[in-house]
Amino acid sequence: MDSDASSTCSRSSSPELAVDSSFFSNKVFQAYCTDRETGQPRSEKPSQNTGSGGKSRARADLCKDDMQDLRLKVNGRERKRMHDLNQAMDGLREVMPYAQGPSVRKLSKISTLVLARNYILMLSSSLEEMKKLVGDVYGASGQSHSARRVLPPTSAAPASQLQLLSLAPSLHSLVGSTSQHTIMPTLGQTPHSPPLAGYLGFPAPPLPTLLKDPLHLSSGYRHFPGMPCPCSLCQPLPASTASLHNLSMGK
DNA sequence: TAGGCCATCTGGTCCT
DNA sequence: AGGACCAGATGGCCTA
Repeated sequence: MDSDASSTCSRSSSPELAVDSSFFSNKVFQAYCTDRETGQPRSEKPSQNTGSGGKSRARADLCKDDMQDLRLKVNGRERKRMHDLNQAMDGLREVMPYAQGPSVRKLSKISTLVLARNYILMLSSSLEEMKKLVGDVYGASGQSHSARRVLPPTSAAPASQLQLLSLAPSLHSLVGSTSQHTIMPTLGQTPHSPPLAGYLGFPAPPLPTLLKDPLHLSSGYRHFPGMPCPCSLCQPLPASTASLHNLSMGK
């Protein structure tokens, strides 16, 4: 699916749930029916059932039509389950800091999961650093009873926002600001790009390393300025985010 | 053409 | 007993 070139999902990950003719034309199903007709085992793999009166035995008592109906029901449920899983995966992709759009290849499932994991780790790390910085700010201004003396208001923005803006450079340096991927939020975003950290008032953190992990992900991703890419060309790991790499998935 | 990714079917297992 | 979950098998589509 993600390998589609003409579109992001010429083969939808969540096709319409329907037991249509495609199922009945399916070779597996045809083989299934054939085997039922001949009474031969459909697979070389012997049944693990010990004949202790389980479902298999009950199914053996069913007539062919009942068996077929049951199989259709089970297949439909499994299909729906997988579609729900794919929907959840799509929902995860939507919130990931990765270029999205009709001309961008969809992240594979494994890439989505790896990216999500590392993204969470990066956010957690950023949050911790932010807490430290906030603590430092309030700690330094403790004698003056107000952070406003440290951060004189220069606009109508709330004090909290001003403090956030003042912390932005530090936060940004935490995640690395020298990457070629760094760009002002209004410059490099595609119409379908998800919001990055631009809403915080500082350049979006480079996130190409979010997918840095022992897995070798396939290349062929489209490159967008300012957008992270899981391909091998976009894997330089800023020293400030090296800790994330150290937390990579252990397999 | 090989490899990656995916959807689907299927049987087994576990849970309610 | 029925449904959810899981993993293996299979085949299709796409890209390098």
